[in-house]
Amino acid sequence: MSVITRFAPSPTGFLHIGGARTALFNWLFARHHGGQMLLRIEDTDRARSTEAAVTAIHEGLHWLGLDWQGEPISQFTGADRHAEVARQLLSEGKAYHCYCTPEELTDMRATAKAEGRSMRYDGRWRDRDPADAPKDQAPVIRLKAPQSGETVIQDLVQGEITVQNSEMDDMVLLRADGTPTYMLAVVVDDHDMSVSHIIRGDDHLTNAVRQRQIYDLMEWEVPHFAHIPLIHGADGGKLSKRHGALGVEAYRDMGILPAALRNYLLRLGWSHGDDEIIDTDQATKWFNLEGIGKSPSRFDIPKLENLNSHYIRAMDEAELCGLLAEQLVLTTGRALSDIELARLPLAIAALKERAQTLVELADKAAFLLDGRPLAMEEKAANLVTGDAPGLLAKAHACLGALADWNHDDIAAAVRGLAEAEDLKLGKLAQPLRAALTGRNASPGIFEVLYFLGRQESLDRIGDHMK
RNA sequence: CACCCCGUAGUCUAAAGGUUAGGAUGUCGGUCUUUCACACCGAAGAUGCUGGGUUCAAGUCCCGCCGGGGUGGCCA
Repeated sequence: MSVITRFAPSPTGFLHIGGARTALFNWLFARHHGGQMLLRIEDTDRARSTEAAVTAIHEGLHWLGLDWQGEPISQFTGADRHAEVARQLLSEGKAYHCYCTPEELTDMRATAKAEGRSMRYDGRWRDRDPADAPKDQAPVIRLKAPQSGETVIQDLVQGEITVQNSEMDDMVLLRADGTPTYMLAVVVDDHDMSVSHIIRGDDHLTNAVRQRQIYDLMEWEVPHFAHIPLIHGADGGKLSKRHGALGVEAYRDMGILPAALRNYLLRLGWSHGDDEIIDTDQATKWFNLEGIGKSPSRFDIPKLENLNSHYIRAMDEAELCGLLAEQLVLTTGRALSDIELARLPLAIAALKERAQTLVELADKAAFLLDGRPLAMEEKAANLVTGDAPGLLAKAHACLGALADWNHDDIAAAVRGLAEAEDLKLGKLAQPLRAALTGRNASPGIFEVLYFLGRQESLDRIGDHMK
């Protein structure tokens, strides 16, 4: 049997970080087994579904590097098919019309709650004579669920889950307006799409038990379930706006690489012994449902950033330069000159060791852009006072005399000057660094001079000589 | 309130019922260096309960308690 998984988000916002992990697991599982992952948009709630959200989900998946087989399926367009199944159950006596009004149901719950009973539908229309049906009230169709015994699902992550049928009420299949509910639609679609493995958040765990009742009454084969634990916020509570970054695009904006986010999300809830750095090829080979833990996890940005720094360093340098250039355009709000662009490949090896995100990379690369006189950070400004201007003048002279502008000659000249002045290298390097970068921290000073080129270096030193 | 699920350092996790409970990240200290970073070395830090039971042996199995989460819609 071929493996078919599906990712089925509701289009009510961006691609949620938890949804992203669910998509990743479905994708990896399908690829591991040479199967396919389908995308189904659960848009049966017309009021809350938007086209913009569908686009955001596509873009989020695309950015994360996850793809799906075939065209995305709109659940809403299958409404007729869903209704057909509801009518079939009705004609077979496995479902029935219920004429309760919303107000009646609200009252029912209120009373039940007041009396300390659970707030379930009491089944008052289950066996009632159809002749009692009010003429002016459109009915819903409810499943005639078993009232005794128990319903069991074998979950590949959670194990065997058993719920007493007395704990469940007769769920609505078709609304009064003839549209299907989620419970009906998922079951029909998963069946019709031949989904073999349903991998989703464990907020659906109890739903799965109810869904099994529909599978059973339709006499359909029940797919394999794998309910994965949810991701919580840093405080252990439900992930919400309070925790900041909820959508994947927020991580893109933070300068996180898709490869790093995939690795982080993979390790959140899934493990393969002590392995931590697992690229996507390796993950595809290793991924299985057995490695998924049952306990919820918390999202931890520092660990994501650590992984991100790893992937930044491991990335092809030309590609990284491209991303750096994009990021610089974003932060400066202007295009880069050819001269500035040419400095990037020179400096990239030194810069990538120092950045955890692309945003940080761009920040550390800022000194490579033209813009004299340089804005001086406070600690840098303090480094070019006192003896510094005189020292910088000497540096300017000996660097200006260099026949060739290369790293070794620059190093020899600067070291030579420090020796001649009887100074430790740091005493000369720090004022130079401040003059050249406007900061007190940067890559090695010889490298900085080399990246900037002779003219720009001498000009910047000149700005602080006097 | 009912039902279902979960509980190993701050965080993510490893440990066929059997070494001194391992790794990662974070934190702190050190080495290196020209600053920062990288790298390397080192340290502190955990089985929710001074719970009950099974066993020669429990993080692991059973029960209780406590804590967290999910579900309980004509939302998905």
